Amino acid sequence: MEQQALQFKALGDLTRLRLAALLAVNGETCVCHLARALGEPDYKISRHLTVLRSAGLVEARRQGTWMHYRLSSAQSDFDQRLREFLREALEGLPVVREDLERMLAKCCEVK
Amino acid sequence: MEQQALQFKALGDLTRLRLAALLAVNGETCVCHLARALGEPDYKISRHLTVLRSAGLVEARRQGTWMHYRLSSAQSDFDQRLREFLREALEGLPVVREDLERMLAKCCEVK
DNA sequence: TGTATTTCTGCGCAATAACGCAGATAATAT
DNA sequence: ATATTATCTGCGTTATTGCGCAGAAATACA
Repeated sequence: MEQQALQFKALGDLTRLRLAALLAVNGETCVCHLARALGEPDYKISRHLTVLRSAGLVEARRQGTWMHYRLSSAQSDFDQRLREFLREALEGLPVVREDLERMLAKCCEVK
Repeated sequence: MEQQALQFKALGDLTRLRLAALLAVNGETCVCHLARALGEPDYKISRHLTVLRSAGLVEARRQGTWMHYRLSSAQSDFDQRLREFLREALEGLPVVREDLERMLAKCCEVK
């Protein structure tokens, strides 16, 4: 049960909860998009993603210079339920919708 | 969304998660039974229950010298889903079953 | 090689959290 | 009033956490 407490703890920070929500709703996303969505510096996002990864909630894939993060696949009944809960309970929250909008806007922006 | 992060944070501690699980599965329970179930001193249980209460997860009712705690009623869609998740995802965990057994055993013990 | 981009990390600081002990508070009964 | 049981709280200590800054890795490409 220590593992489950760790996962709750990892989600018990606003920045990390927003990140988890974005990944749950949007699927695999790279660090720079997450950073722009939240309006936070990349090193902060990176650190928080490390915490989520240590808790077994997300996993990463490198593609060139980019790191793409996604919710990791469920390893247990608890994991499965948690992922469903994250998607269903968080996608309607205003903050999440705003983060998502900000991310998509930046995505289609000409540099 | 700060509120939701607070709730995750409150559950992100093994002692508090065990308490929440007991309350989710067993319903209203007094502090001394919770303390015996977890094998922890009452002041520790009391402090952790205060944290759960600040996060809006539990509420208390006094009956004589006893304080009975229970999961508080859901105030939002998020709350509703969280309570379902707690009950369904935690009741099968070995630690929770052991805590529950220890609590029931003590309950029927002659002093 | 050198340069640009993305992502990560070492460090120090400030704030927070968990703990145990001892004592306080609340309700009940004698 | 005193005693008893249940619960909570103030305090000091130690451990953990989150942050920003600066710079380090890793990758791509001229």
